[in-house]
Amino acid sequence: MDTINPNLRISGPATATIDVGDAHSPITVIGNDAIRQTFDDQTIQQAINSRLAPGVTDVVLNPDAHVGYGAPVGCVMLSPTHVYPGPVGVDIKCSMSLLQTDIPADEIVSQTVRRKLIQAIGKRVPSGAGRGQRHVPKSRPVDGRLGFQLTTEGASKNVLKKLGIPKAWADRCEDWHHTAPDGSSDTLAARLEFLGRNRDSLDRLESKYRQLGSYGGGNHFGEAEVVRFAKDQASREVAQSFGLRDGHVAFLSHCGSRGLGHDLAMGQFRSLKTSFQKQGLAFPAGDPQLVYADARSDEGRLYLCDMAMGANFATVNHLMINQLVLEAFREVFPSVRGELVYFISHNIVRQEQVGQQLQWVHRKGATRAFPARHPGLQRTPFAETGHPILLPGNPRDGSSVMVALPGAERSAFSVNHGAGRRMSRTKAKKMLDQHQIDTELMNHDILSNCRQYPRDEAPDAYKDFNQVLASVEQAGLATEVARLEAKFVIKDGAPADD
DNA sequence: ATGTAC
Repeated sequence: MDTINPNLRISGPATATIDVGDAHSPITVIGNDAIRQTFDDQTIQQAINSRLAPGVTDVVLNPDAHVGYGAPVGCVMLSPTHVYPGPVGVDIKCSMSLLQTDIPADEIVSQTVRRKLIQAIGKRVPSGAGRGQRHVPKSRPVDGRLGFQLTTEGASKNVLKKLGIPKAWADRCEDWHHTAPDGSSDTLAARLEFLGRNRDSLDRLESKYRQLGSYGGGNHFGEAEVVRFAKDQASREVAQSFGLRDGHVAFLSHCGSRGLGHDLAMGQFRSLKTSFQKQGLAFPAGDPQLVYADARSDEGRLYLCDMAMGANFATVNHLMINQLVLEAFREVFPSVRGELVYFISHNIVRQEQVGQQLQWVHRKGATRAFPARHPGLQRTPFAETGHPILLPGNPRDGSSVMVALPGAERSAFSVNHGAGRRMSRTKAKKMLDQHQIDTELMNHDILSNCRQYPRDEAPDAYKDFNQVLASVEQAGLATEVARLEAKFVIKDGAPADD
């Protein structure tokens, strides 16, 4: 038996199911033989707990799945009625973005040029827990008023204008803004005023606004890439239509809603947990991380308001980072042009039509994957092709841009969000050799802003990205249109001294 | 993920 779970049954190429009893449809598992070996008992147990939780009608486990908060990171949870804040997580709307420049790969062969770019980015975009605008000399200052506006409006024309971000980039966002469930930004404004009702809470909010345009710690990163189109003509045409440029430099970012999203999420976990205890309600599978609310209840709507505000901050944060990175490139290449290819989340709950039902689709470390002519893409630049799917792998093996196939319906129009952790951070720090990691990156000609690359973020701390991608393609969910080859990485870690 | 916690 090649799997630890006796109830796991192969149901197609790189696709399996886990039965959870006759009353429920089984869990869908995406992963080939190699990938199915990577799911540990706790991950499977979390998938089962999520599947059996109240109001949940479907769960998909993706190839990058590993243990998470309540539900596995790398899963999709569907409910027509309920929202689950835990699975959305503390980093509300953690996302990927890709900025395409017109710089040919040849121009960044020189390590000196790349060092200059790393420094120019470092002057504008801070990274690491707690870090914000005061930590860098060339940030874009955000006062309380603008912070309030962008948190309630998202990437509105006014917000983008005030921040010097091209307004066309809003069209390249999966969602350029998020509102309250009643469709209003004013409802969010009222909620945010309430959250900042006293001096202390207002100070705290304003300190979070000042993190706009920054990376966090952990797996957040920025990476300069060389774009390599796939070989087949159809994929090349899709890549071209996305605005990608073969053999040119692009910049990939992974970041979320920083301290603001964290505070909003934690606030919700706390109050929902208290409310469960007061009512004597049992947590699903006894796990407080699986607290939930009916989406139409007061509590559910309040959660969706706070999530929307975290998501708005995350959206503008990403766009700000991209503009600051473009300005950094301009310091080294004065005539550079850059355009946002796409911005897409992997930690969010959205209401979507799935089959016959309108569902709350919780993507926890999962990426939306709408193929060509999906109704959700009407009036977007991607209606006829499907939208770009941005998948970070690791610096050594590369990252990927994919596009969904009609088969994505079997995974609730979702794919993985990256490679997925193979080792815990503690295990990686213990097991992986610092010198080996740094030497390997050097041998691949990959530079970094860190003197020592964080061991718990090393390529070998993650699953085999090629097997993850192979699983997605074998299952018929999506196909690769371009590979991204890392040339330098910006991460939170010991800074290089030169 | 997060100036690490009810």
